[in-house]
Amino acid sequence: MVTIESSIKVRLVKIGELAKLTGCSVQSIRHYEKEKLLATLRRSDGNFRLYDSATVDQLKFIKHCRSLDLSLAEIRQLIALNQQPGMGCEDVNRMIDSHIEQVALRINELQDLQDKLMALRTSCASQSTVKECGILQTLSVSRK
Amino acid sequence: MVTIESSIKVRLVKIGELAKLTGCSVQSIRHYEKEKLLATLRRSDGNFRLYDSATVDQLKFIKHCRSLDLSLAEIRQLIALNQQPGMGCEDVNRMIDSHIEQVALRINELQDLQDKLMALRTSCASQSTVKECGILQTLSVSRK
DNA sequence: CTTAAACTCTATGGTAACTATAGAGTCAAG
DNA sequence: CTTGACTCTATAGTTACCATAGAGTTTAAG
Repeated sequence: MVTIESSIKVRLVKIGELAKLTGCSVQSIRHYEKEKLLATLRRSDGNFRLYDSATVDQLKFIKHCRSLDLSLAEIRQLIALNQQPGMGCEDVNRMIDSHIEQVALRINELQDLQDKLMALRTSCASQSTVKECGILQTLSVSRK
Repeated sequence: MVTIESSIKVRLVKIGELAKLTGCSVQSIRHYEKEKLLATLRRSDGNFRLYDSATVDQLKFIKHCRSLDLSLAEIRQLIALNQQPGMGCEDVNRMIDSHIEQVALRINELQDLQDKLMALRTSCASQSTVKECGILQTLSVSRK
């Protein structure tokens, strides 16, 4: 009897190449492993991490999620859900919806902030001295 | 000869009252002190921090700056500038301008993110299973 | 075969602006 | 004089990494 592992030759890469293939840094990969988002398939005799092509895809998935600013905790959840193919995916939808909401909130906050900063900026003419600076004066007055 | 300090009675408050007066947390105040943004006027016999009303104003200034998301380093700079009343205030203007730019950049980033999240969200109908979930499928495909 | 460069390993400290906690001391009222 | 509220310092935790040290591994060249 021959095991799949011994009969099929799989190309394994070290962490540096995995990093290049995915555009992640080596440290990120080790960090994802520590955070249980990514498993190391096996180690070389010298204890180097070795990965197969499935791992490359998993890491790309993680990277895609990160580019959408999903937290590592959320990504961990998505990976877990992904392993329950038969279940409903309402949880996935809920997560994304809530994320959209968070981002919308943050955009609004920043927009308010932007308005305040612009108003503040108009309070000082460039040629002024620190003593007369409208910005510093405004900042010294507490807001209602 | 009588010093000003001994002849005029100043109302001094402890850190808890300073916190109430300004809406800052006690820990924040201690943190600002460690970061050299705020000095403690003096200590009680029992080593409690004591503050006067000028400190209340300084802390309000800091709080106002923080509400505009200025970093502690930037605030430290503003405080230093404030102590050079005769100098031009171009540096103040520059700082605020650069801050406005940063915020604008961040808003744009978040807006892009929002668009991507919305697109992602439409890829899954709520009644689907994990296996068929368009969101998970989309996330599994690396972006161009 | 040996050596040197390039790579990898683990462990640790740093980032920003705090929050939360522990364990000890101080103060004010009853 | 005791109890509760307050304060003190020091330390760990938050998030997603990056940077570094010091040691070991691999590989290509000589």
